[in-house]
Amino acid sequence: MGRAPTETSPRLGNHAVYAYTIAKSKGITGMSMNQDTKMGRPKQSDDERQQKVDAIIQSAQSLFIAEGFPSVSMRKIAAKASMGTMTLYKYFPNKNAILHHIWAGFFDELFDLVRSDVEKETDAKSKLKAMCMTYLNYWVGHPDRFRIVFLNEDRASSTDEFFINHANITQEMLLTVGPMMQDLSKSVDPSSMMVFLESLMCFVHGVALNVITISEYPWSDYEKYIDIFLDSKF
Amino acid sequence: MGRAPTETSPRLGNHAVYAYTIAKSKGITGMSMNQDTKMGRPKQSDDERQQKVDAIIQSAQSLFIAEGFPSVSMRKIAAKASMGTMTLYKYFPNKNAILHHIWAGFFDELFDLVRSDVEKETDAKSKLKAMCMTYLNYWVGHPDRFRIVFLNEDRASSTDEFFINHANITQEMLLTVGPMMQDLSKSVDPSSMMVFLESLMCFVHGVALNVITISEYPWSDYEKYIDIFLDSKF
DNA sequence: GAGAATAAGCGTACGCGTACGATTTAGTCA
DNA sequence: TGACTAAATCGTACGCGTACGCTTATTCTC
Repeated sequence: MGRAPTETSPRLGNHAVYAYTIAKSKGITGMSMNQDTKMGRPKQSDDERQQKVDAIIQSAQSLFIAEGFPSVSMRKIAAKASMGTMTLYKYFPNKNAILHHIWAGFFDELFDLVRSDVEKETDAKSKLKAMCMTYLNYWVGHPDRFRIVFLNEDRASSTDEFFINHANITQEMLLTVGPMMQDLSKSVDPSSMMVFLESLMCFVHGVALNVITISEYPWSDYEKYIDIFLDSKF
Repeated sequence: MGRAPTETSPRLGNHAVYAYTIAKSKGITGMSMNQDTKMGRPKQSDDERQQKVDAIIQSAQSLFIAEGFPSVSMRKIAAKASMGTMTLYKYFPNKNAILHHIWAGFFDELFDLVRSDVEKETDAKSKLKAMCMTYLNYWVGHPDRFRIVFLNEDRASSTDEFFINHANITQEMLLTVGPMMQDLSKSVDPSSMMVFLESLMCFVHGVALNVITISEYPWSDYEKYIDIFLDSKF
């Protein structure tokens, strides 16, 4: 693969790549050149690359906003961005990598909701419950978005270079919630609180998953499920 | 749609359909005929239909076993069953309806494991924990299967006529687990135990979902999550 | 300039799920 | 028998994601 040499450190300059190129051409032509010169067409600058990346993301997002999710196809994104379809793959490893940028917006929206609802409560338990309810209401109210975000086969996400991914959002979420629980954190050590928050997060995602994807089953009001979970700790 | 009249009661005979046909031909031709005669090619018998259905499922399953999940495509199933691709759609509304029959096998396998592991334990809490661990180990050990079962867009599943679906399996699971908890059920009323089991199920699915799809995040050992949940009730 | 080298861009092709509508088949009726 | 009819079958076509490899652009060295 042509891109392989740059994948490990895309923002750290290309010395290693150039050195390799030079060594190779030395071996063939027997001539020497200094480290700053390189043969062939130079790579586009980070700015240039970023501009293209932004254009692609903007096209995807405007398509999503204007015509809904089903319209976000690689061919349509490319057409909107005035480039060949396969050019997208120069900048993103696959469709999911582009989608990440769309659903990052969902999380912004969601976290704003959560924060504002949580602020209305005073004690830790009420805050946690408010958080869970707002979070669940959002996903159950937007099941299509839940599917986009969580029910996507994105095995390749760990190999892409983009900074927004599930793990970061998980972390952001836990960090957002953590400070809400000062009164709790006084009595519990941080690491076991983290485990608690993680399990709470699993729980909330599980409720959403079940309610959304197993819609034929007569689930109880999910507030009851939350109460069961939270009553364990409070 | 041609199939619409039979969709509501596929196994209950076709009187309504025939009556409609007769009335229509009366109106046009002015002739009378008894209720048992019908024009045009007769529908295949339930047996004939079931034979085709079985052939399709067998093809899908043998493909899955022999070549793995990626080989289970409509074209390949049809080729294996020696019929045109679109003929499959006479018997199944979409690919997912065929897939249901494949992953029903996963649940058989899984429930056997769960039952045998649970039997080794004596008290309710140990049984529940064993169940959770076995269940989670299975899905985390077969993430591809988890994706097939839970991360499929099967909006149409509620319209298909097949008896195996998420809801049934959910119910089966709860009924399987219920009897394991005799000692608990003495002290708790059945309806709130159901709510507890449902929330436990959400929790377990959520752990699997998070661990499998958000694999970049450094999740703790999920045994800890289970302990947190179960410690609430015991 | 000519030519080599390399990055960027994209045309073509494959297999996918499935909508649509034409064709074939299997019966009854005159 | 042959016309009629409805069920069963499936050929064709569309848009999809994307693998592969060719074309084009931009820089170098000579």
